[in-house]
Amino acid sequence: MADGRKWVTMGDVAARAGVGKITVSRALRTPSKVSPATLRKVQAAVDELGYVLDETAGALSSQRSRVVGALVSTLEEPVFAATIRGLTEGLGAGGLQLMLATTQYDPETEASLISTMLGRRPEALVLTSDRHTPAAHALLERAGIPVLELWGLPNPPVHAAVGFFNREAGAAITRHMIETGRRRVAFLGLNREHDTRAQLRRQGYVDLCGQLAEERIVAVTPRPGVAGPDLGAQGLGVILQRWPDTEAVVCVSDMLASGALCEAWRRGLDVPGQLAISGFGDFDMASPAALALTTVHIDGLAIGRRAAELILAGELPKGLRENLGFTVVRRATS
Amino acid sequence: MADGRKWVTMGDVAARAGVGKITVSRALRTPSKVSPATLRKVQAAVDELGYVLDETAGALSSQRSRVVGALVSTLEEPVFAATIRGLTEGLGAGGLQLMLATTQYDPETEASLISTMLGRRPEALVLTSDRHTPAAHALLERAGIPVLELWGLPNPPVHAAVGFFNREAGAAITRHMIETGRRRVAFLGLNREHDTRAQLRRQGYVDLCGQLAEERIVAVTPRPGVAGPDLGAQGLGVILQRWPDTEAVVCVSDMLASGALCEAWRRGLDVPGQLAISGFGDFDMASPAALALTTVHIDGLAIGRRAAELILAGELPKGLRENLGFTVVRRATS
DNA sequence: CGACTTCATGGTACCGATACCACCGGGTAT
DNA sequence: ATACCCGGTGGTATCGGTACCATGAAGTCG
Repeated sequence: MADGRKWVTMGDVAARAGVGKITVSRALRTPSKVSPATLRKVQAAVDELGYVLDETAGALSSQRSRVVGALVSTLEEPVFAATIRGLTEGLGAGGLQLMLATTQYDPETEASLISTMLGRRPEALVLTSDRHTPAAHALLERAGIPVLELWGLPNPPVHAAVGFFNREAGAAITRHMIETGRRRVAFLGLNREHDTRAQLRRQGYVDLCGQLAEERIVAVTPRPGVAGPDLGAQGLGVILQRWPDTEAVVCVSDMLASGALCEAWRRGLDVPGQLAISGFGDFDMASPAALALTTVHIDGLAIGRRAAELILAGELPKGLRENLGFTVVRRATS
Repeated sequence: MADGRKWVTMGDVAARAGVGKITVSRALRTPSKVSPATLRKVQAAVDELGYVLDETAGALSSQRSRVVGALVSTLEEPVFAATIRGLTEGLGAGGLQLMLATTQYDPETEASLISTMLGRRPEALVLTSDRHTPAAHALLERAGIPVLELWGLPNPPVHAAVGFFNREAGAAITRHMIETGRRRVAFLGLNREHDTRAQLRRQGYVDLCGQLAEERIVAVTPRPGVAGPDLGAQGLGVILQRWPDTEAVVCVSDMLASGALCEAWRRGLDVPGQLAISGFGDFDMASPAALALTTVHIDGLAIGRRAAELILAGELPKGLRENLGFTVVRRATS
């Protein structure tokens, strides 16, 4: 505080309530171990003094920080928002707090953040990327805490993973285009060096290229951090210029697909008659009420919840890979 | 760690490097106070052992947590994403880490999170809401740390605020509709009880109703947490049913506006000839490359950066309200 | 009725870092 | 030469809780 006042301590509360500080600790952490009368006294003292338990001290002495670290690639695109909510809610129920940071899809940033996170001695770490620097890898190994990689199923995972197969998903949405009669199918990807998930989805497309007229891949380069709809519009332009007879565009993300879709409209193309477009992620704007975008639905909330469950259960088996799958959702653009 | 291993401590590093632990502390925190030779020895030991400084212990003994708490209303709508990035980057440069949590627009949740946050003894607190429970208010007052409210300019703020006048913004976008010749202007709002910002924007609309044919307000009710485009579509339906001759719809958020816009297209309405639509926030999808939505642009990044600056400067003057303004952006929907 | 258990509570050591002060050696000022 | 300063280093106390063990009172059982 500005004027030299200090935080109230447990000792102050104990004195006020006329009990030992250990009793205050118990009253706040395990109320069942304290008699109702004492509990009332302590509660009163806590309220009067506006005391808030100091977790930094608690963490030190109990060697349990009650914190779980989470490193997500981005918050700007709300891909991971539902997952974060699932994690927060799940962990909160178990008395754990989520500490969040963003890596901007950069392994160096991730490495430095892992180190920062470990400084808070978290009880587990959650990552939404699967490409780590060797240094980061070493830190994770040595930390000896559960590490969960989400939204993908790397083989092998650093420790354990909850997600789905991006390659399968990329193949599935491409197959959907083929099954609905398209043969000249293009893929609109992203030059984001370390986004291995996106690369796997592209690989899924490539896997099916044998059934296509031709391999048609265009990748746009995002400005640091954000891959917005403008890139989708731009990418569609490139595709149509290079292959004017394209019948379908599989986009690596909903954001790109939205941009491409709007651009197609602007050009007066008939979607889906003339050109089909698909996205990935099933974000809000893809809903039938908005763009009605054909896309791959990922249950981000479930991923977050399951991750929280696994962390709370303790004893996370090394090498575990839990596949929560995905769903191809056909809407108005295919 | 699973097999009983413990975290490496500063003592281990000191022993390894053949120095006292205080020297290790200095080598890591203030390298300039240690001789180059010693520094190298310590660095080597740190690397060999994979040591990461324990901030929980550091926080306790130095009484400085190097953490700033941030409570945002939502992550699902990426409104605050840029602000968070600005905060993270700005604070990071000053050696502070952001601890993030979401309130879901609920003051009770906020109150409980404030308490949780204070448990980590943050050096400052950032809030994106300005409606707090009395208990939360008392906690904030007593905490004696800087408290910054963002995205609004409450009068008086709990401590200080960085943002803009939502009421002015609501009035400005309504005025834009009037200036472009519309008189039968409706407002599409949100029944989100504690979202005072949204209510102020609506108030801005009401302020100008004298110049309008009629006050036309419809509010839709979000499912917990998320106000998606489906609500916008639904809301437009209600408006057009009640007042079929409506010429413009001012929406309280981009998300609603997007839904309304898509619904208008589906109904075959000419936008903006027959019906103008505006949003609020200028999110990605509002860009010219995507929906080209007329909206109010808020520089969330600047808000975050400025907040970080103020926190790092220390000595945050009580009652400060910094107005970073907004911009009405006319695009293709008005 | 005595031994044993359970419950509520307190004392003391300790978690892993940093603050504070002390110390040492060598250079500079007087 | 003595006094003083200063960069580099270490010892010890301390931050605010919790673990662990001990204590005393009340209840249980044969």
